[in-house]
Amino acid sequence: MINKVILVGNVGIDPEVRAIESGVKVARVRLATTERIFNRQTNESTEHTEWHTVILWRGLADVVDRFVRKGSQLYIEGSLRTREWMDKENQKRYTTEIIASDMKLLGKRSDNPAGGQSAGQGGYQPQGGVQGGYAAPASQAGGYAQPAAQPVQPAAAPVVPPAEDPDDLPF
Amino acid sequence: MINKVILVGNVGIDPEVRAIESGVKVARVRLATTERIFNRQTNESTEHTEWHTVILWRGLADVVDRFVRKGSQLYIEGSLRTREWMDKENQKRYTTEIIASDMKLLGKRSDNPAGGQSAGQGGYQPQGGVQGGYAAPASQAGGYAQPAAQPVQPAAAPVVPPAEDPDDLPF
Amino acid sequence: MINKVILVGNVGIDPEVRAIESGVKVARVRLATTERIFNRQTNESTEHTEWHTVILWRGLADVVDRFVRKGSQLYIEGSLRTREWMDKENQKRYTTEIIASDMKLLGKRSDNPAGGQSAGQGGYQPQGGVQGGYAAPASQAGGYAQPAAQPVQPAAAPVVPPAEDPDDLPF
Amino acid sequence: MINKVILVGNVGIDPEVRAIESGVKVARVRLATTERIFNRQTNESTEHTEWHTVILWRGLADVVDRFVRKGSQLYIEGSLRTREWMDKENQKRYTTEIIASDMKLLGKRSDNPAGGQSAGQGGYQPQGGVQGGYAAPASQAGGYAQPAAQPVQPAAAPVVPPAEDPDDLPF
DNA sequence: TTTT
DNA sequence: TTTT
Repeated sequence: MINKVILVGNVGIDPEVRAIESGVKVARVRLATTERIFNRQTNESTEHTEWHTVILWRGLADVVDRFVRKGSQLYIEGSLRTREWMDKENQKRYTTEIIASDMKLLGKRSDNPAGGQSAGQGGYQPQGGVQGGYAAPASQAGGYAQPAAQPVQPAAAPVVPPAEDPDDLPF
Repeated sequence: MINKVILVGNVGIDPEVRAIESGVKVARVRLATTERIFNRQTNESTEHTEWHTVILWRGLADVVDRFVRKGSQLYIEGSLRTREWMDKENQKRYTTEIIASDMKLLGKRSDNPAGGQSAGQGGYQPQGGVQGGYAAPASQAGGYAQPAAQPVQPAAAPVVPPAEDPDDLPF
Repeated sequence: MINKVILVGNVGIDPEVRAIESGVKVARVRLATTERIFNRQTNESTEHTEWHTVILWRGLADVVDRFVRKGSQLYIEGSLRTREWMDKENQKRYTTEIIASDMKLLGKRSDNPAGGQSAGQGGYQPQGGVQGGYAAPASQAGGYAQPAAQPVQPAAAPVVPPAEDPDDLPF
Repeated sequence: MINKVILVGNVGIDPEVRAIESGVKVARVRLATTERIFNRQTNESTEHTEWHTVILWRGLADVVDRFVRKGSQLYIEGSLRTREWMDKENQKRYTTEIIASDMKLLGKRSDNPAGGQSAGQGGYQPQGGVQGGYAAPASQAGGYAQPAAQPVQPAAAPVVPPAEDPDDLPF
């Protein structure tokens, strides 16, 4: 019914961005979330790093392609999906991934490893996340063919756009 | 950048559902979230109930209209919005509301006060939430004119629909 | 940095509840989240069910033991953890689980399969979730030895208890 | 039952940090969340900024005091609370605030306005959030009297610390 | 494999 | 009142 994941962490390695046959773009990001764990018994503090595999489609994959690099700090919202696959010994294996529905680049523009070279071409927009989903027109999703020349697409529709003036509720 | 609210609670009074001039439907729901607070000093347990005003547009308002009543248990996802208005003394006042982007009816079908009478007319679908937003075709949003005769619309697009087969990632 | 999962779904099979050598209780719950997916191209609606493995420790495991059964509807909050293990062929395998930090029983008391028989013994408390973590006194966590005779423990500390009167902020 | 807010945004003005009579520290932060709204009808993109008032107690207030300034980018998790108060005309007014249960400083160390001067004194720890609640020993919460000389306290207990080895589940 |  |  509800299957929601929220992550804030750092990218461990430069993302992989590909296109499937239909031309739709997809990205794979390895994200680390590190937490400090304080053991009350021993009064010691240890650290645990959890590694997540995040899959991003279409517009989100495009933003990954342009702006996300090893070290980038990201906010990710998505859902869990466990895929079944066959290994070389023909045995069933399972992999759990996060399918992203929203992504934001965190920190200042200058923090971003990819921020520099794309200036003046649409540029870096850490505040302008792009939401995935069918809402995005196909023309935006297929933008992988002309990567940096076009401006960054406007973000997808807001969460719940009021039909008219939000300050004009009939209550 | 991220403005997200998640609530699970009970509806305090039958919702108000209206349409604005354009015909777009909007609902207002008062939702209670009760938490048990345990005071470690006194070893006493008290209860606090927080009341939230949730605004739901279009398809979500329609589901409220059909299935939500006083006592309904709901999952709400949305964002905070503080509106400014003028009181009778012409003084600025502020009201904070949650603009819903997703809603789910919780519990069993038989729990729902409105579940009974609408059976056979499209019916109760506690598992099928409807997401708000521009993604919903206008024809669905304007469904308030012919309320119960049409089937419950299929839920809005999933969070991030892969372009093709989710099990056929190029990685 | 942030590793958060929120699930609302139904339990697929009666939970397993065990104790490890130290006597600490732990539960394993299989939870289904079903979503309706609407394909805009084909105008068809399909359904996808995702299965999650949720691990609950101490007080939460105790509540699972008493009140959660196949069919129960739950709210779960937790974090992702991927464990490494060796299969029979001595090959590395990975399993991703959700370590719960909060759980709530949803729906009405009468919805709950375990609600009936435990009445008068501490009883069902769908509104009183128990939060995990070291915050819970050991005496509560170890309560598995005297299961149903003691009352349900008061919920763990609230999220952020103000030191004094919440209505007496110095701002 | 569940009353949860998640925010990522920028601080609009230097926080106010006070102590109440008991000596407990409390902070008030004004946080902006800006979203880009794309109007599909007009094909125009506008921006909306929502301002939130976040209240942080004890250890979290202490971290605010040391590291948060106008411009800081923050992750906030908390719950909604609407307070009632009397204005000068003795009329009831309502104010909705977010009571924080977790906070993280986002971006790189060097992004943080307060990062510079406190180096070598316990210093900036953007990765080490501090969670609120009674779980924090009073000695940490009352640290406002000796502000910068003591090291930043270790973060509060992790979400759900397994009793023993997380890799030694009995399932 | 990131970050502090 | 922030940020882009």
